Amino acid sequence: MSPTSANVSERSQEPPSLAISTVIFGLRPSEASGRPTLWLPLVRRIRQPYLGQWALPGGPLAPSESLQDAASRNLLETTGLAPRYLEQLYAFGGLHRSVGQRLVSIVYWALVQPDEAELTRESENVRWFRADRLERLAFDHNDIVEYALWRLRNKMEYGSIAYHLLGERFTLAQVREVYEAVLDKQLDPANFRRQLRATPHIEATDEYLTGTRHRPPRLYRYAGPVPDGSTRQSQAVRAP
Amino acid sequence: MSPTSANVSERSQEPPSLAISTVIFGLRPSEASGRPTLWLPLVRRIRQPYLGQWALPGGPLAPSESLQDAASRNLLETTGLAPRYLEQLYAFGGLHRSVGQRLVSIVYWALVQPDEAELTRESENVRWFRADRLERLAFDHNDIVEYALWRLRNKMEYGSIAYHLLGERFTLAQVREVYEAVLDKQLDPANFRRQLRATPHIEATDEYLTGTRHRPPRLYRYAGPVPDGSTRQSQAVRAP
DNA sequence: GCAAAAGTGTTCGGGTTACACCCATGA
DNA sequence: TCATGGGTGTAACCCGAACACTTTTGC
Repeated sequence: MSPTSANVSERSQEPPSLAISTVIFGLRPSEASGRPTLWLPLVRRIRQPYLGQWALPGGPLAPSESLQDAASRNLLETTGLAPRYLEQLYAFGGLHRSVGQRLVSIVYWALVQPDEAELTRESENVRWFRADRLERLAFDHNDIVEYALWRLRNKMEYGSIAYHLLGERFTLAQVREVYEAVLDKQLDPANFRRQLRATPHIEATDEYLTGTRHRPPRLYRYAGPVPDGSTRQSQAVRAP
Repeated sequence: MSPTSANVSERSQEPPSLAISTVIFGLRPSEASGRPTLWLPLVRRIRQPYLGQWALPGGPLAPSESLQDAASRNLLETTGLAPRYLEQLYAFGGLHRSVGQRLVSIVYWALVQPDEAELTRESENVRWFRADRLERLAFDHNDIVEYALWRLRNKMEYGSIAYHLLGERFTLAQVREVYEAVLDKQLDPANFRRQLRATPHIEATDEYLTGTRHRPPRLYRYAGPVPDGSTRQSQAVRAP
């Protein structure tokens, strides 16, 4: 008996079930241009509903863990990932986001650095996809990814967030490439570097990146805070 | 038998219960200065836990309603209020926010105009409180109100939001008073009015407010959008 | 030397801030 | 006429956009 065959009025009396999911963004070089682009890991559904379709990693909330802990644990179990940057995104609870059950999802979003992304346990059922070329996903997960992208872009126009997609050392041009990939627009290198140097928590190291066929750029380091479990502040509030 | 006497390991196996609550802000004149200040309606707990303490209006999520509908319905049932401005705030799910049960709350926040605020069914168990002088509330509701205040301030520094606290017609000085009350700082009247006039959706009417003992100020009208149920965008993203 | 990107200097213009000053009403 | 806020004008300042120019490497 498939879940959709359940009596509707009967089902509508059951309490809504609660799940925690996460949108994870990481950088990978585009196959075409080689420039960094946004990717995200998805897992294949191995049960109904949406059996066989790709979906955000997630799962139920265990009674003894916080929401953020549940997100972390589900992520680790399904993909092997343990992002340092993890924040709540939004709670989705529309009536028709799932078939056969009423489902409320509290969704988190995460950024992974290259060393973290390498920990992905890729398989037939776990794969990275380009964020801007997604097929049809399970549930309303296409909408959720779109919203997470909007949030990422919005937040990147402000704060100290791009570094959570880069490694420990980086050139200012690499940071600019991240901005250009995420915001999808060209930025003036000269002005961009001045702005970055003016922001706090960006420290110059005395190292340089060699091996390029031009003047070796200086390497920088991010020395700022990473949001912990209690960081609600970074959710913010700007008019559309 | 009180709820806290339940066996802990037994309780920890039950699924977390889900509730929807709302922080509602409205303006009332301060008793002392007469200037507008932020107030919010609270309801008294009439059952355990936290029996007798004041709490945010809220209740369970019915299986056949969306999250926002649940917020609206709970609000109407407990306080009589039906705010036009209603948005999701955050999902709170810490392990120890309630005693005797694991509770996850999806919290909304609302702004009411004076005509809406008048609909409050005040009683022994429903009352308005000054937002900046709250006593100890049930659950973690003090923290939630603080966060909602942070969001309100943050959002007000940006967008078209103050009008949702005022009536249909208002003077620019009234808008400035709202900003000053919420942000708790003085603003230059001359510059403030120029900024407002430059923002969209603010239309001058040909009416003037009379009865003051100085030059009659012009009345304005807000002609912009109000967030509907699907408005996720207004959640935004600015670094702390 | 040449190409290419790193890195610096300078100008321009729009927007915010500070503050002087005039206007229209009630009493 | 005076007090009080409404409303206008203006100069200083700040900051980002645009872009010319110098520097340092690989080839």
